Amino acid sequence: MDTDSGMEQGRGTKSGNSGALDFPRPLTTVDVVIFAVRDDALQVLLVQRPAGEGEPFPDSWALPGGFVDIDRDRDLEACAVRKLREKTGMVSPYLEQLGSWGSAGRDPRGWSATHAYFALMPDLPASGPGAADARWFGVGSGKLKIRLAFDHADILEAAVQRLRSKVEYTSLPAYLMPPEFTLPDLQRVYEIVLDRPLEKSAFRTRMLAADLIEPVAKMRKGPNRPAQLYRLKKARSPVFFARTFNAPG
Amino acid sequence: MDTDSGMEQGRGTKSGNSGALDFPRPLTTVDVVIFAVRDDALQVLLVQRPAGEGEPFPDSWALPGGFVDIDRDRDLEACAVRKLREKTGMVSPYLEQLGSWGSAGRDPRGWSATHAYFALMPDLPASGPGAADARWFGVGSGKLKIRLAFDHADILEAAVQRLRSKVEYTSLPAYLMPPEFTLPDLQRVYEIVLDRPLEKSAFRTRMLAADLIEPVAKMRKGPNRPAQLYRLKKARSPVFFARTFNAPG
DNA sequence: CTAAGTAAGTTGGACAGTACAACTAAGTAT
DNA sequence: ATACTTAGTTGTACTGTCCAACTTACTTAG
Repeated sequence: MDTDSGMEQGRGTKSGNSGALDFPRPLTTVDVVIFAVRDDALQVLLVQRPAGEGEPFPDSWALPGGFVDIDRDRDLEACAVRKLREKTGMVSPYLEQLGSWGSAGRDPRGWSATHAYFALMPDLPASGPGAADARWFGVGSGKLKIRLAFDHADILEAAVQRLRSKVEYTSLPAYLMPPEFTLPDLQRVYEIVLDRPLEKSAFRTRMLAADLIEPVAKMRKGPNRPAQLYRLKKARSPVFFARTFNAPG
Repeated sequence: MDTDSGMEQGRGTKSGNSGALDFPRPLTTVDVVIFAVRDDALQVLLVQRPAGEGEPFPDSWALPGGFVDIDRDRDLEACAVRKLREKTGMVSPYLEQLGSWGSAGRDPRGWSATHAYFALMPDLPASGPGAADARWFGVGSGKLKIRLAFDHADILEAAVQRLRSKVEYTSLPAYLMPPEFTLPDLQRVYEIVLDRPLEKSAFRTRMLAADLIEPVAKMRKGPNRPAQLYRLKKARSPVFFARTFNAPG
């Protein structure tokens, strides 16, 4: 009990009425895990770290991110949006805070804490990496092949886990879809993220009952029976279902 | 694209091979939302801020927390555990990261980011506030009556929401229970947190099927039929149920 | 000693939504 | 025309909740 919050959060010892804030501060960064479903697989956008002298993890791949700029970033989310736009040139239809990782050893430059976000992007033709040093990597059932900088492998693993877990009982994958899509398209995305087949009829019943999507007056043509096209109803936040998919079987 | 992560995360401009880390850093704190069910209500532990000169929000009530101490705290969770022990004298059976809040304006002393945790504590007789400046406050259906320091009202609201939401489909309330408890006790805690009655038989079926608790060879005596006492099976992490309670009806 | 009262715990039917599987529908390719 | 493929529907079995009535085990009042 030698340090209560009052003492720690600043007692005037030097600068009189402005509090003692002259102790060492951790480094503060924001990182973004950007997911998309591309080529029938869940993929994540990574950037290659610079090779400059004194750079930690030179040439390694890392999550897009960087230091909070207290002059430009109003808040953490604004900082995440900035990183996102810098790497993809778009604003994501879904951005959620994932958590924070902070410790003495995660960055060789000193005690640092990162605020991690995760974003879902549709697979638009135009949504290739907006930056030269960025690339999409598949995150299959297992881990990523390459070794990531910092503790970014942990962060990515947590993001995948969170995504999978939420997909079990929410409509999150809707944000991975292009503006118009069919129900089989949507089911396929669910199956890719969950890495598991789903029942067609239960899936359709649930999605249509969720009041989340609406049909557009068009069909997707193909080499077989055309499929109804749908779009997301506007301004819908994710829907939570009362059950998970595929209960014990 | 004038700042990619490489440039931001430190380009050597002054100190050669150690990177340019001499830009202003946000303040970094950790706050803990500590919940318990006491007196038939969900309560949260708050501490009163000191009244010293230059102190932000003097005398206001706030979540227990404070600056990360880069010498004492190995990582963020260790820092949260430290705050928790300082205020309650105990280690909590459940501690989960809630999220982070960071912005230019949340602390008058400058750009600051806090890492918020939430903890669940059993209502033990010995678990009164371990610090003189700490007190339990009820968080009923509505908001807290008092005004909290910083953006702690937002954080508390997020914590209550997260707790309620998780209680719908997990065994989290088990961590709010004393070492031995009855099924009606457990159901009562669920009902207090959810602020809604639950079905007795469905509740029992689900809890017993979850393989989460085990009976002890004792009964709770009372003015009527005695109830079987149970305890948590050891080393059980929270169980996720395939459905929420009380589906549409 | 019995009757009333209360809370613990059980039982069984109605219902909702999924699992599973077979079916129909609508297009293309041969 | 016929085979093939995918979209979409239908119907039965099953699981677990919802709801309500019931039994059990104890205390207290008369």
